[in-house]
Amino acid sequence: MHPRLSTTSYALLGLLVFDGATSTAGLTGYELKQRSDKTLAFYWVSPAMSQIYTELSRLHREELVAPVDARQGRRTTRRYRVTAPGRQALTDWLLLSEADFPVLKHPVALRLMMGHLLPVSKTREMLQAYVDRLAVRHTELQAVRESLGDDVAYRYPAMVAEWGMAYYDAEVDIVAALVRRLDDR
Amino acid sequence: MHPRLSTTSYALLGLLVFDGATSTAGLTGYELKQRSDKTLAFYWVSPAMSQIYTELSRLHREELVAPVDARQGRRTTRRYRVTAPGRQALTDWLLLSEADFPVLKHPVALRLMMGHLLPVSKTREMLQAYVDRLAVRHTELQAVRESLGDDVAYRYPAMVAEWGMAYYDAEVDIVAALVRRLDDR
DNA sequence: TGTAGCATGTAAGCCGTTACATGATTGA
DNA sequence: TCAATCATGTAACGGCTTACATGCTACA
Repeated sequence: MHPRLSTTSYALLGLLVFDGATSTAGLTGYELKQRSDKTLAFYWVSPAMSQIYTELSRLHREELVAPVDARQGRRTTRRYRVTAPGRQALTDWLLLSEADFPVLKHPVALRLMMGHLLPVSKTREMLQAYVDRLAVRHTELQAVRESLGDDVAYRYPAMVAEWGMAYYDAEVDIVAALVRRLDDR
Repeated sequence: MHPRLSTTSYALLGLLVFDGATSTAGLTGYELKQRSDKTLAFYWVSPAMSQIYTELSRLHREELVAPVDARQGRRTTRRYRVTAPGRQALTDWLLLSEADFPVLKHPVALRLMMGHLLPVSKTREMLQAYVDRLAVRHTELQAVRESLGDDVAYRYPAMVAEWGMAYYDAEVDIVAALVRRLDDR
């Protein structure tokens, strides 16, 4: 069988499956990067362009995706579609392996842990800046959610987007409470 | 100045600073791993043992920590303490650099996105398993929180632990709502 | 006496990033 | 015509993991 792929590889494969459902001619590496910026970035990682191309080459080598080259004027673009074995490999992965517990890399929490090294004002500023960025992210995610509409085809991505928004809301509440605690003493 | 360290390096330095506050003779790599399993694991990453030793060597090379070798019977252990420059380097990092936005690697959300490839029952099981693991984590974190007590020296780590618990609570609520949505239709 | 835990490291290798390199197309 | 965006890759390297290697100590 396939030499086990990285989770990021499966994630990209997943994005390509969605594209197949909408029956276009596939995605270029560039387009795949744009999709992952709008989806994977919120609950996984959005790989660098160079990584996207590397993964696409690997998936092609494993015959899980098929490239279609097209000439558009003077330029040649390469669009990838998921193959039947690719779709199967993804389904097998979902079915036969367990989801790991999430890993959170939270520099704000990490720095808060060392709050005793700084004046309280600096810590408060950091938390406030984080709340501001959460608001920005929330807006971005809301735009993604709205772009998905109520189409059943995007039922699951819509759920994930709403999960993300609810998470951002919860973070804002929690951090607001922390700021209040920082102040009263 | 110091060639910029990784965030993980600063995180470990931070743990050693706490140890300094309680005026022991420092920590061994092994002990540092235990501490990071109980703290960093919840909002950063708990590095592998081998990585701990590598970071400790680096921090020593940069003279941000100082080792003290001790003979305990036939065995020689090496305990590390933060140096004054080490403490300063950590403070400078906190003061002079911005906290990045958190990165969440959430395999459950990732897999949920691809829910259309699986029977709903499988997705429900995955979410339920996640809720169960959240409860376990919550219990672990609660134990950590209680071990910190109300000592002002641990005020900030206590806040971080409570943040973590509140986050787990929020996740449970959100996922429970998702499961209900999965069911009614 | 044997096993779990304490303790310290090296080697190989994966995953991913940044930097570099190149060029076409669109639209102001 | 110039800048932004589309488009595709390679090279160097950092950070981290797993596997390997070694040995002491406490205690059941």
